[in-house]
Amino acid sequence: MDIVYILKALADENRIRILNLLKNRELCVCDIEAVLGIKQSNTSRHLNKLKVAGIIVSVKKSQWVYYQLNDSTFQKFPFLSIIIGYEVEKINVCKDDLVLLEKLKASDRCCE
Amino acid sequence: MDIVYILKALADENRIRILNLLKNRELCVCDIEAVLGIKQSNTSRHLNKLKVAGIIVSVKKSQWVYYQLNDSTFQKFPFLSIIIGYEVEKINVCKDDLVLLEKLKASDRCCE
DNA sequence: ATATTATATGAGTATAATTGCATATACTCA
DNA sequence: TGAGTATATGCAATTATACTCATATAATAT
Repeated sequence: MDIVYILKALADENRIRILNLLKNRELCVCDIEAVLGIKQSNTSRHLNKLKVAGIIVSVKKSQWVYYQLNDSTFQKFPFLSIIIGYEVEKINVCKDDLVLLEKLKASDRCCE
Repeated sequence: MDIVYILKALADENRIRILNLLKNRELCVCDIEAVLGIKQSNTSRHLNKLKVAGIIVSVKKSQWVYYQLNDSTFQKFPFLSIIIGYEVEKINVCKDDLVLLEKLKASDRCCE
């Protein structure tokens, strides 16, 4: 059951927060690490779990690895769009994360 | 995050199979146990996890406890209906389970 | 070349989830 | 009342997950 792996990947607060951040843009590991306030290695492992489940994909650009939502999986499983496009908007932490991400990106402190 | 508890409850093959069986009817523990081929105590615990997450409710009728989907939770989280009403139809085990359940119910071997 | 930055991963630990067995509780029926 | 059935739960074993620290790898910049 593919869907069980997808659900397992979704069933974690940090990973929901990550998918919320990736909703409309691609981000590198250090962006996500900074917003969530978790360790780099932990961030990398969460991203890997989402990637193995097929929910996100990664592209390496010079020293950074950019992660983004995997469109084809979102098309194959419409419930994903409902969770990431609608449910997360109800969650306070996720709203705060988006504000924090804007600040971070504006400040140019991360990546560059 | 309520949604994480719901997703954790969904992220298990046996529990997806259970929700598939409950889609259009209420069932008692022994019905589910028989179709899934798992132990009674295990069945009871899976049902409890779904119940604690608010996905199903239970009603006691004489010696049986009947479980059914919790309509209000399905209304609150529309993605649940997509998973249980549409995604499970693609899963072979789930299709087989429905056939098995019909046979079981026709044979009157389970419960009374 | 060397130092720096970004990312991934091995190893160890802590915590949580799943399962089975045995047993407790509750209800039914003779 | 006593036997049988349905369900829940305490306990123990096993397995899976999440997390941290330290280190490896790869790219960049000086």
